[in-house]
Amino acid sequence: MSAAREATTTETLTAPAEDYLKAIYAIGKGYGPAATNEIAQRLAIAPASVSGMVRRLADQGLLAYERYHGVKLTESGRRAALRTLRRHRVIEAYLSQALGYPWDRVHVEAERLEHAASDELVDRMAATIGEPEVDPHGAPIPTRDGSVDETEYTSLAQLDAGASGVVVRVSDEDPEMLRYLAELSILPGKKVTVKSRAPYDGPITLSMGRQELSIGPALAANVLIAPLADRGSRRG
Amino acid sequence: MSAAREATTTETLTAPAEDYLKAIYAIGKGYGPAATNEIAQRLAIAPASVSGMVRRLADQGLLAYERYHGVKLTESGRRAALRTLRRHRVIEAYLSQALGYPWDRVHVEAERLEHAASDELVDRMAATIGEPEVDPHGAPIPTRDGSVDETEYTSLAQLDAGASGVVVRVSDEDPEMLRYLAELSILPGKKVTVKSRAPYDGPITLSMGRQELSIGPALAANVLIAPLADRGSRRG
DNA sequence: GCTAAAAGTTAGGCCCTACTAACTTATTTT
DNA sequence: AAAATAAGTTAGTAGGGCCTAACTTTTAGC
Repeated sequence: MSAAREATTTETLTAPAEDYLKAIYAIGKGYGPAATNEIAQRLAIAPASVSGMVRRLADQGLLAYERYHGVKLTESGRRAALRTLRRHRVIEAYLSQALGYPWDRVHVEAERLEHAASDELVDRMAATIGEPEVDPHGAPIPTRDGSVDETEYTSLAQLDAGASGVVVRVSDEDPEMLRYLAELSILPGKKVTVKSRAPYDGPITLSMGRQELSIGPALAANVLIAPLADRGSRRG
Repeated sequence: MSAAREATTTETLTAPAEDYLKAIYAIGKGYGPAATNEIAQRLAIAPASVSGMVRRLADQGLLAYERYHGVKLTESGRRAALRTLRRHRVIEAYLSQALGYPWDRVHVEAERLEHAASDELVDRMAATIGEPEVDPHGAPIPTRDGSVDETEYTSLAQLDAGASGVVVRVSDEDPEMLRYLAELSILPGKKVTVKSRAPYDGPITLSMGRQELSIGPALAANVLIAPLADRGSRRG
């Protein structure tokens, strides 16, 4: 008896549990497996701590877990992760649009609020700012019923010289990076063209409108692009 | 050595700790002592649990605690309580004014958000709705620097027949009661006159504008009044 | 295929916050 | 003032969530 019971709909998750699910979702892009070490690193905790928590989450039917072989979200775990992700991103969008919250700090604030805000509040926030489809960094907002745009975009670091595209998303966790990107005006919606790429991880030169600038590959890797099919293409 | 150290400014309180401080503040009206049993009842936990927590809070310099003789807030505990109270009430006001959140549910939502929202967010909320001085139930909002209006008002249950006053505040925790008060239109700002009081805890008949209604003493006790000096007076 | 390194796990602590049961102190009643 | 009651405390337990240290399993290199 006592196979892992399926999580009941009203099962309330703790804040750390929600964080684990989010991390696992992010690592596996919704479906793939996540390694213990990766989860630990993402949550900045010791790998040993992950083992215990992962077991508890598996007992709740949120994870499929095989000792020594990482975890995957179950359907119910995926739903829970998307619920948290929706909260997070709606809150980010709301803070930014309704309260003028600076875009490099919405992430941290949302990180705490996502565990406290009710679905009703989140829905009201979303309604108030016109049901946004992406958060301030361009990340897609899951819908109430748990579907998300799972398009995978190319990073700026992977574009060949000559290629053009529109910035769709930037990574949201590093405030300093966000301030720098804003300074350079590399923001979701902006059109960029790769002018040249220096070899050996050298700088990437971009043109944006009449402006020309060059950035390092580490930064470029954090900028996702929807390619415009004019010349350049993706690169392995 | 090791007398209770004063709480450092940046000491981060857990959510339960903030709840204890709020409860103790409410019981002692900021300064008075609070009994273990009262704290326990207010937080809906066992009295035995309070002893342990109260000791920890005292160790942090937030409470003055003498075994078997209840607790009082220290100055630093009072500041912490007021900080949480400010968050709570600003959030309530914001939810109500900016998001059209129903007034019988703002309390519950704020109860969770108050532990997660940053000071910056709370200040932005307050600024956005014009620095309100009271929450939707009429409770005064502490200022950033920790001062509050501590006026004590008379409850409607204590007014004699003939007395008039303005509703300044209603108790905020019982959603059903709030819905009923709204239905009767007994809301902060409304003028009321006590027409008559039936003896033996009987109903109290009020007139409000051209409307006349009668309520029980339990409800009346939850409505605070700023008396208008025309005829009636307070009553023991 | 064996060994070394990497990845993951259990064991044993610790803190927080709650619980029940049993005991102590304070207060009230007679 | 003694006895009864109320209020408050300690003792022992539990679960969540984290840690370090030590051990096991898997993987990768030779």
